[in-house]
Amino acid sequence: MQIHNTFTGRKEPFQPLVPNRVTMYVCGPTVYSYAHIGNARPAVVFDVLARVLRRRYPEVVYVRNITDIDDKINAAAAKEGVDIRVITDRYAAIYHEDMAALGVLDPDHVPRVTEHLPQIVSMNQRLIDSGHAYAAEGHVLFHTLSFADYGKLSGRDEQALMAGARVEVAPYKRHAGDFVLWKPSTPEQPGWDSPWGRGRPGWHIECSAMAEALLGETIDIHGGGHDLIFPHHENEIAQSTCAHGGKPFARYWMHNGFLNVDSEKMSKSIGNVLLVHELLKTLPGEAIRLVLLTGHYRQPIDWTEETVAEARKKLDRLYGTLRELADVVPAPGVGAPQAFVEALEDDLNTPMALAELFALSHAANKSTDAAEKARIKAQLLDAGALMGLLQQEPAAWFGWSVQGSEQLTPEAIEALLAQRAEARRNRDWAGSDRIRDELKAQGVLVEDGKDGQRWRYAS
RNA sequence: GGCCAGGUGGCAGAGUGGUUAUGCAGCGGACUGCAAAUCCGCGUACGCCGGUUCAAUUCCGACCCUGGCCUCCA
Repeated sequence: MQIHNTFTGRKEPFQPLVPNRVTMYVCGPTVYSYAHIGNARPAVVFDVLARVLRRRYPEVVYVRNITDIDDKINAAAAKEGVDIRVITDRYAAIYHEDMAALGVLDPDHVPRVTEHLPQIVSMNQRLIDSGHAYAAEGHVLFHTLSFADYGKLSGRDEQALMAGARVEVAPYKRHAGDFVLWKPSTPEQPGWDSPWGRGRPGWHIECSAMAEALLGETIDIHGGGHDLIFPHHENEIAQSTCAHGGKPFARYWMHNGFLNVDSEKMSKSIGNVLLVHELLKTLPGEAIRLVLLTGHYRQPIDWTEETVAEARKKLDRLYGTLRELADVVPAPGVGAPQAFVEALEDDLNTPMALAELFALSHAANKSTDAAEKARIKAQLLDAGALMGLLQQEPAAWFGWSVQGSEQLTPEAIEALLAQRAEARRNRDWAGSDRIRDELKAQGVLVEDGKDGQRWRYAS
């Protein structure tokens, strides 16, 4: 397995610290609202990574946190006049549902910040005791000058960091680049007791504390969006390394690229934020997943009507092959082809893996040999499973329709097809074509095959 | 300004020092009552300028563009 490591800037052979056991931490969502399609990208990408790792290693421990303490959550709760727990439970549940609809399997652990306050406090205390952090005016701050490697992940030095000069300057900071580990809460704000008074954790310490609690001091893979490299992951490295007496924190850093919508960054001001929850009403989850895997995970993706339509067509093709193989029993003991696995194990090259999937589809479409078909079906299903694709019945894929749409029901379609079959028996081509046209006008495509008619909703 | 990614055929998108993925769209053919699906075939792309090399889209250098981060952000 090869992995591109952000820390070194190159592709490296992957070797877990402990043989046969891989530990992996991915930054999860802050649950103050619905997840947008960009939030879904790391969930899907690292889901594929977990699947690929599990195939090779007996034990993979995958942690993806839920951030349920945050000022945006406080704002949302205040707006609704409810406890933050109401907000975080609601959106965590929705996130879970939405990701499941995209075929994302549950990580092994989904820790919440509110469940790890003691660990956070403890880590802060250790950082203070070891001279890497200091308390001031109810805050605890990490002293970045105390960590020589600060800036190494993001490739910037103190000078460059300060050149930006957009960091908050506060009187209690010893150094402008110092960041908050703990901050005081007002009586109205959610807060937890600590040696430094009632307050809440800063924005970066939670991941360090939860990774330590669930995976230990040094983890194999740490993932997240490209934008988290600085400051979030830089700060995680500083916190964890210093809290662990200099032991390395994460051995491989992986970052997924951003997703743009119609070539623009999603933003509320442009009004182009696409929520997964909404998209799922008009698109099959699997198509959304495929859009996210069509390009390499480190490259940017542009979400457009075209890319979405193409993803659906690709799945039409693959499921079309599986539909032809409906009566074929997959050959036992046959798994994903070597080339497919190698593509995924080469830094998650999903485009190349997809090409292998199409090669299988093509071979099956051509084949007249029963044994070969059985083998290919087994390969397609197993390869699909590694990417989280092709796991539903072809009929379910082709029968998918928009919720609450005006489309004809399968029963109504079957009734019309029965009429058409009758017309065809009578060689009444005009009648047959009229029904086909009628159905097409209502978004139903009819095909005549060897085994009679079949239909699907147009996408 | 600093740091980091990119610029590939009509579109999407991999990859490679020489045999030019894959999907969609397009064109021709087979199959079909006609279609659709499928199959067969076709179109010879790698920002620009130099350099290295027998050979560069692939390596090196300059240049021009595009995007991201540097502040919460997947």
